[in-house]
Amino acid sequence: MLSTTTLHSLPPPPSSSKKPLLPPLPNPHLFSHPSSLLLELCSNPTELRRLLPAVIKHGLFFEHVLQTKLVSLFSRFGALREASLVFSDVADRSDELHHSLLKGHCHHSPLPLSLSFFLSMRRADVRTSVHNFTYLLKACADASDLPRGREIHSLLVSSGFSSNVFAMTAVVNMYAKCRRIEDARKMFDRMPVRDLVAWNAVVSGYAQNGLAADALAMVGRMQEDGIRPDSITLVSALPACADARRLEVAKSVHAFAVRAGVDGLVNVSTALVDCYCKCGAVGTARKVFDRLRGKNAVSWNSMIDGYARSGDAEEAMRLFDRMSGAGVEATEVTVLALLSACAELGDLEEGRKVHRLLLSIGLESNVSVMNALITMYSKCKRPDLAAEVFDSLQSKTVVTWNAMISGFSQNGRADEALKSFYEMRRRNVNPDSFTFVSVIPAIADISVVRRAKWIHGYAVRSCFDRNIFVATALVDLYAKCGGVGLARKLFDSLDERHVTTWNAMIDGYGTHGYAETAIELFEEMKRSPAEPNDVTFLCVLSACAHSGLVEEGKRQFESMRKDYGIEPVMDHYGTMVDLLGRAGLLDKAWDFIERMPIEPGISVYGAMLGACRIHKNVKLGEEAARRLFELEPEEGGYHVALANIYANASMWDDVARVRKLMEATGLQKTPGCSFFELGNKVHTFYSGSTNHPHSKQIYARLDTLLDEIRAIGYVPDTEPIHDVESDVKEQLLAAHSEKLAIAFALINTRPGATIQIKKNLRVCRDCHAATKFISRATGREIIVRDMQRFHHFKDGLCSCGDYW
DNA sequence: CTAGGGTTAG
Repeated sequence: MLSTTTLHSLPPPPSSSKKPLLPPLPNPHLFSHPSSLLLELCSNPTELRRLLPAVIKHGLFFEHVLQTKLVSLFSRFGALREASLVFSDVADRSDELHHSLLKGHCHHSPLPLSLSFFLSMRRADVRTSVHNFTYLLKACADASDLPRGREIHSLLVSSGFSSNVFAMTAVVNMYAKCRRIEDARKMFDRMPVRDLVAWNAVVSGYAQNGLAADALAMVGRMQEDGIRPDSITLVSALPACADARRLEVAKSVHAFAVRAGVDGLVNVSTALVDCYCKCGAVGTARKVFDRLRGKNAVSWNSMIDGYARSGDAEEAMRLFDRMSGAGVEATEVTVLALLSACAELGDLEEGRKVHRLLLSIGLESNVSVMNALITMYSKCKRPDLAAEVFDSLQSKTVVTWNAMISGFSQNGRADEALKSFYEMRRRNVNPDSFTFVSVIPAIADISVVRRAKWIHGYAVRSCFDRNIFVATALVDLYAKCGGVGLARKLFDSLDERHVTTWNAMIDGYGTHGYAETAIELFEEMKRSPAEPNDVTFLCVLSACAHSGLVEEGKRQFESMRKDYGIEPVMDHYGTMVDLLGRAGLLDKAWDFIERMPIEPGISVYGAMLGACRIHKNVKLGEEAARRLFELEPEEGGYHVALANIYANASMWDDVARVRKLMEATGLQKTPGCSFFELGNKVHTFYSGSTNHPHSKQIYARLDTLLDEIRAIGYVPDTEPIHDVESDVKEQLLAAHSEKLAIAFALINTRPGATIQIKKNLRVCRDCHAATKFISRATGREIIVRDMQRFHHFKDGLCSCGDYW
């Protein structure tokens, strides 16, 4: 009372303001009426707070109906602090008052608070209503809190509500939301009566737990039970159709919706749009979308995302413009869809536009969006920009770290991927299965066995080693680190194998030159539940190419389309050209290129150029190089390869011409370098470099080593070098990075130990010959992984049979 | 206090 008087004596507000600061005190009549009309008219907690003094002034605060109304209204607005304050001021609290506050807590307070209030109610002997349970169960479902959900469930049973259809539907829903669909189903089966809503709960439960087939089966069962699906049934079932890519089912749901007259509802149509998109029928989705009146943000997002996923990023962007034009505001889902479109296309320009857009609508602290932004920049081959975003984020989740690690991995920045991984652990962020899948390829890229074993052990300790994605990455890792036998052991130990698992193992054998084993495994795969895909055939073909199995390769290429209906793409053609070309069938390879049904790309001409270099064919080499210069003008490697072809043919003028061209256009040859892991450190050797701290000893060991192998027949292969004296040629060859790495490895490992080297380019002919002699002279097994494959040198021979 | 089921993302 005092406070309102004070407020009335305040100076009047500025004349521009038409509204008085507070309305005059209302007629007490409006409060005393049981409906408490004036309170009901409030639309926010502030208005309600302003009325409080009036309620008190008119002495109505202790009116029971009013108290309950206040608690319920403060609760509705989420102002639980005020609701609780009013509640605690009430002397004689009715059951209704308790129920009202419990409802408020269930909708707005953290679950533990709601539950403890409920328990206090029971201690105060408040009569428990079945509604209390439905509210509490909903709160457990929303929080995905299984332990508390179970607790409520058991209280519900002991309170005698276990046959109540409302309560039991809420129980079913709670278990489904807590990802315990089997328990949900058990409870559903026990219900004595199941109405439409109960059926809908179990349908959506299956759908949301990824059990699409069960969800759809339940829609059938409810109809057999005489319950007709409603729009909510359809909206729950459609995501299941989408999940299972069941286009035919989607169409029948659509027809049902039309017959039931619910196809005009925005949520039904939107679910149809999404479902058609996911089933690959983007055109049909668009028709539904265009007919839809009153599109909301979800409708637009579904359609935009549909285009983004089908690879039509341009249409996704166009549609987004129309969405803005229609006055519908972009949401985080819009931005996520647009970012994934840009990532898919590698379209940096559009990606930057979306970046600006998301800043303009204030999504810069939305973690999901920022993670997608990191992925977008990574996919656009800009890990630097991704890292900029990453560094600017104050709050990072494990997904953020994964996105960054994966971004580095996929852009060949293995060192940074590993560094991020270490940093993540330093900050006590727990890795998940995605983290392992992101970091393992980086380790495979560096090819260091010690770290391979370390990450494997780490995965075992974190219990992710049986995760099929992690396990597949580990199989690939061991194969790439030279341990194809270890890879097979791991492969055999798995009880689940995806297509990719088989592919990794087949490819492992292929790159190690064990084509026959690769084919055998492929045959075994055909007998397994796994279906070979386009990548499987790529691995099989490349295994054939590495081992010179020309006829087998041709046969597999035919079988791919004939028996499996897989249309070859560019890389398959490239591998076929590689297969024919390496085998010296250059004319056949060229013929193959000319008969290709699609325009030949980089991988095709690249394979051709490589084959021409091996088999010294100037004419076709020039032709392939010419096409490559057009297709990828900024790549220097093709010029180097062409120069090598000319050098092999002693066409020195042409060598000089290509070199001049390279200088003029600023193209550079990638410097050759080799890696050797010693202890925890990876040592890098560049050709001719003396930068290594132990350079002197390395060159000294190399000198004696060359003497040793010359004594058993090594002759330096100086053919490709021409413009220097012959002793200088030999020096240049001797300082090739691979030889430096081997010399260093010989010094630093115990006699008889296997040496493993990784090289960034292909092994050169002279190094290949020299390494064979070194393996014999020193009695060492030497494993070299180059860009293309593995070479196992032992007793003067190489596993590639000099075919590479 | 008058209940329980529903559409887009990674």
